[in-house]
Amino acid sequence: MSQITLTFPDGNSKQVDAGITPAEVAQGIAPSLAKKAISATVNGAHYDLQWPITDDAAIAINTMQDDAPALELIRHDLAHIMARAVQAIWPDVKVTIGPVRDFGWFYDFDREEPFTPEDLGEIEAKMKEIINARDAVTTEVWSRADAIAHYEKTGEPYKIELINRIPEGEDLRMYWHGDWQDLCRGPHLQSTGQVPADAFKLTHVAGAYWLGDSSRPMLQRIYGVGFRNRNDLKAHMTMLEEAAKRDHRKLGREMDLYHMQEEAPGQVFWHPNGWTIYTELQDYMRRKQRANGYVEVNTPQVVDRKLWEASGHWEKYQDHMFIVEVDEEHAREKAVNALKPMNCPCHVQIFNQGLKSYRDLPLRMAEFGSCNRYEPSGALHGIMRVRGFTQDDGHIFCAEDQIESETLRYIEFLSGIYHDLGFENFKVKFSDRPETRAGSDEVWDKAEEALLSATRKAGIEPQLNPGEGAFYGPKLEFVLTDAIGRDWQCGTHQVDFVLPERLDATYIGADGEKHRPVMLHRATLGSFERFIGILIEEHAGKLPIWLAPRQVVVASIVSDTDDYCREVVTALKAAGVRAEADLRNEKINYKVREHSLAKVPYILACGMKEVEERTVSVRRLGEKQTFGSSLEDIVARLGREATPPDLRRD
RNA sequence: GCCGCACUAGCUCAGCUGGUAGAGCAUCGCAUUCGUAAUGCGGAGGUCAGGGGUUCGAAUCCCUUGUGCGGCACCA
Repeated sequence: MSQITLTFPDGNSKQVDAGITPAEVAQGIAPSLAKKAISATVNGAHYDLQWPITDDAAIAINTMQDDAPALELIRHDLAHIMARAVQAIWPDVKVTIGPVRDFGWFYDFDREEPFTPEDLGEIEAKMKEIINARDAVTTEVWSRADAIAHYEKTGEPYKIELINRIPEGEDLRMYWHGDWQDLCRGPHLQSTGQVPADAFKLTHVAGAYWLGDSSRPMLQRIYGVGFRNRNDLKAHMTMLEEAAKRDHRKLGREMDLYHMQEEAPGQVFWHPNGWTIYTELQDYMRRKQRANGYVEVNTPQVVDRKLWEASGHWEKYQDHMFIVEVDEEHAREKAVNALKPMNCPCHVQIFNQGLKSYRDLPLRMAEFGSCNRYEPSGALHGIMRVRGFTQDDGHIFCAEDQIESETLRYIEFLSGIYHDLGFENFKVKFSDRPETRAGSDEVWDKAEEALLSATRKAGIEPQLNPGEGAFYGPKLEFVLTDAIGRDWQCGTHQVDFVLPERLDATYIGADGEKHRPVMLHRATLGSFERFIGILIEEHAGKLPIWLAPRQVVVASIVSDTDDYCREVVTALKAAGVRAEADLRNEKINYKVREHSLAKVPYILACGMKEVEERTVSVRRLGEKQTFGSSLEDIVARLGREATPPDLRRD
């Protein structure tokens, strides 16, 4: 038998027979290690202890002390154990796939009856039984024919479909957890007994399409979370509870920002408090855009279908548009219009007015464009995914050789804004050409290269989102995360070669000939609705003072201070601060509690002492300690703090 | 749109196997003038999401519509 060389993490190496398994390697080092071992890392790949090693390799034996492999294996084995438990209780249930995900795993089943919360309890109990039985986990490579024959016999059509999708020539691996078997690429633990029996929980059931395809059957997906020990599980549950407190839907009600109601699903009724945030953000964006060389425009809400047909949206998105038909009795002719779902076709109309020169490019056109999209009912989510929204939209009309510099300029613009708004960490995803697309490969090459190069020049290495670009060009997505870790695309920057063509936009080049401009679609906040939702969750409602709808409450302690409180409010307002007096006949404790819960950044309490000294007692949100300040100082200080970041002088 | 679950006072929630609706907070009134997260007492407030059915009787059981929630699919 041939020999191979294994190199260990400490740098030592050893000659062994080819085909040795990590389990045997561990046994050779120490029987105690072999017992504790859960898997191996072989040349950087995660290896099952039972897989043979055939060539020279760097090897490390993993134990439960190694975070990443331990969690992956625990969750993966839990997925199998759960599927085994389900089939033990309901033998007719068909199994499909069950990958590791986030803090746990899920497994999709095909079963007539829905799983109930009680079922989850029963499954959990069965899983604990399986874990406590400490069954060995074993594996073998099977032939395709044997695997298909096996699943035909046991009646698992989904598994057969999976096998048929695995590329010819790739090994099919079968795993046994005791007497239950599943097709799986592994790796797995040595025994079900290595899974902590008290550190997992089945969290919820949900529908999911087979293979993620909405034309295929809807399966039942059970989600679970799993950890190395009970404390980690508890910490995770606590984290979820904390996150729920940051939910913008809960805070939106508590802070009286907005409401929604049945008659206008997916549309926001902004209350004075919420609208203050909105307009403050909009004013800020308007100043930033103006300073960055944009011209602002405004375009119609209701536009004839002819324009949408020309732009191509009618064909592709008609079902997602609000259609408005005007009756003949009220109009000269029957007209079919749509509420605009986006602003770009209208912006091209403005571009097309008059003859444009290459000297006009790049032309940066911005609009706070109100759009309506008939989003599928199941997609609606608070104010983050709505049917009526306003984008901080913009289109840059430029020449092809300006794409890169305009992209870089935009990324820097966006980064500055995200920084001002408290988002230091955001993901940048780069979506390249999809399978069905418009334009030549040569043009796509150039556009993708320009976006990537600009992103890297901005010091960002984007995550690749293969094939997810729009049909008309590649895009960059700027992604923020909500309270419970769900990603939301906010900013976007897309190259478009198609729309200028379809709507016949041209400019006269230096050569005196007509040329097609390229359009860059870009939005920084995305929509005000979604961005405000994210902002609330990011700050847990404690917005930066310049965005806080109610910035200061001046609270009287006794009614003899009322006049003084009014004077303080007047002084603050004159300094540009949103201040109000709370002169109600309530105890200061009551007022502090109420305004703290309402997330007001500053409470200024005034008793007779403050009146006599012309001071205030300052309490900042989230701090127990108060401090005294002269009236003059606090007005100057709060006036400064409440200034939007782009207007600050210090 | 699809699967599942939910909908009771402005808010948060009780209401067992069907017997005719309840609490706390908020609101309103009265008293209280008080030093940094809830002062006391009293009053008012509900077609139990809408519609239909079963039943002597429905918040409770069934059907249906709507909205919301958790996923999936979608996101120009």
